[in-house]
Amino acid sequence: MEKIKTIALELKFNRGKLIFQEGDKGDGFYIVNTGRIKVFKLSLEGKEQILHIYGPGHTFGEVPVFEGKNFPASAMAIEASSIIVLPRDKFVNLITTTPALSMNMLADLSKRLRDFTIQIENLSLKEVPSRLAAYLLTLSQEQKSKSSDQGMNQGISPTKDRGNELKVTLPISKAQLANLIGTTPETISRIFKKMADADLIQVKTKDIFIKDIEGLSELSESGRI
Amino acid sequence: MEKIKTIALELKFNRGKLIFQEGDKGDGFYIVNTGRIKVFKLSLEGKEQILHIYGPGHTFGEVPVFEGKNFPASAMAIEASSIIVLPRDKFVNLITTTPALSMNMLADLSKRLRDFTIQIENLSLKEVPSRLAAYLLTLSQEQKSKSSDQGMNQGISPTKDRGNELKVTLPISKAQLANLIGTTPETISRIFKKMADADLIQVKTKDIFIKDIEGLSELSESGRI
DNA sequence: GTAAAACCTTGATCTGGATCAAGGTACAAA
DNA sequence: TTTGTACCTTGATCCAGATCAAGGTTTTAC
Repeated sequence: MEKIKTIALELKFNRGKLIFQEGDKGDGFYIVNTGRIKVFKLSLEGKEQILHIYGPGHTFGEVPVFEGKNFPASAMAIEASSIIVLPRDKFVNLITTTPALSMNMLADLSKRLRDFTIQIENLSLKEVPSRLAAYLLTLSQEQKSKSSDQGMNQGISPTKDRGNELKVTLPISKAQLANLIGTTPETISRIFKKMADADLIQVKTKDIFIKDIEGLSELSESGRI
Repeated sequence: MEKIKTIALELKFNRGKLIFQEGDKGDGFYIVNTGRIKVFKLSLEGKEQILHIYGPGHTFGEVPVFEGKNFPASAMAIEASSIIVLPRDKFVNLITTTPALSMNMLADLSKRLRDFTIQIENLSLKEVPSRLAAYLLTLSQEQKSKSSDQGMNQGISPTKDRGNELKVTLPISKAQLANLIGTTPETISRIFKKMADADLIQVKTKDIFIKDIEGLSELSESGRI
């Protein structure tokens, strides 16, 4: 990391600004410093599928660096963000002279392959209610693990309330959530309602109170609601 | 490759034999020597989604090696196959002492990420006719590039016939093709028929004659049939 | 604090493709 | 050749979720 900082470049992007676009030449390797970005694909009709949402510490845009081709997807800031960019040649140089770094990189790409594997499974083998349940569970895991190194709950850490109720806060709009799990806002809305009717959750704008984590977990694996 | 052979192990699998299963501990790194294998996920109800089909020269099963976790999917021989296995520790050793190899590995994983990106785009932004058209086009590319280093056409090389007609041969059953593009055999059958009615192709068992590569390409990008 | 803009919900309708069911084809083994 | 087995096609029906439409809520910006 220290080495990285000496050759890096910081860029700022406002909410909604494109960082790069599918087809652009891959000019380097990106790290989220602050803010949040989405990596996504657009269809000709304008439908969007989000591939990743990344926050501070995550890297992205490395595929073209190793492969020598163009970006396979686009990236956009979904809130005001500061992004660190390492120019391609400097980064390749760093990697080849630091074996530990290349092992880290291999592990990182492998993790991403695993995540894609799960995303493909979700899209093709599971129905929307299961995907949504799985997303809520993942989110509660993520927010739990972050609650230690992050001071107050600015709505980002899950907090255990009355008994074993668990609060998670959606980090993105419901419309974006729809694009992430491969459905529409209308369907998200309807399924949240069904989940609430089944006493699995309670929705209050961006805060979701998980009332039955067991039931949600069942739903994510197989069930119909 | 020479180095690899001294530490490798050859295994034989008959058609239909499992090579490893989702959740198994990743014990090493696999290379297809001869034959053909599929990497896939199964839902609880038994529905299958194929993630990759690999032939001679392809590697697979490396994700858990770098990540230290279990296989995210299963692998099965779809014809009698010979597979080379490198035990995990020996492979890691080889990688760390051979910088060029790790760069190759990074490029390989990156390519796979790109492929998954396309697969996710197909599953979520395109309809079945487009996916099928795209598959036929990919196949014709693959078979074209192989026709040079492969003698006679055993039904694996595309051959230009009368005018600009192009023949491709399905390397897998139509049922497997359905699992690969995320649909059912019935739907494959119906769409092949529609494509034939539209004079895009002509189907004769496993041989597909592409009669209108332009039209097929249009269909793969946007169209309705 | 208020207005405009973005986002969300709910209802009605539509449709791509899954599922179910019943023959038909083709290849492999004896 | 025959016959068994795996694979494929075609038709009828069904359904999850998309789309269209209209109103409601929340956030942002001045």
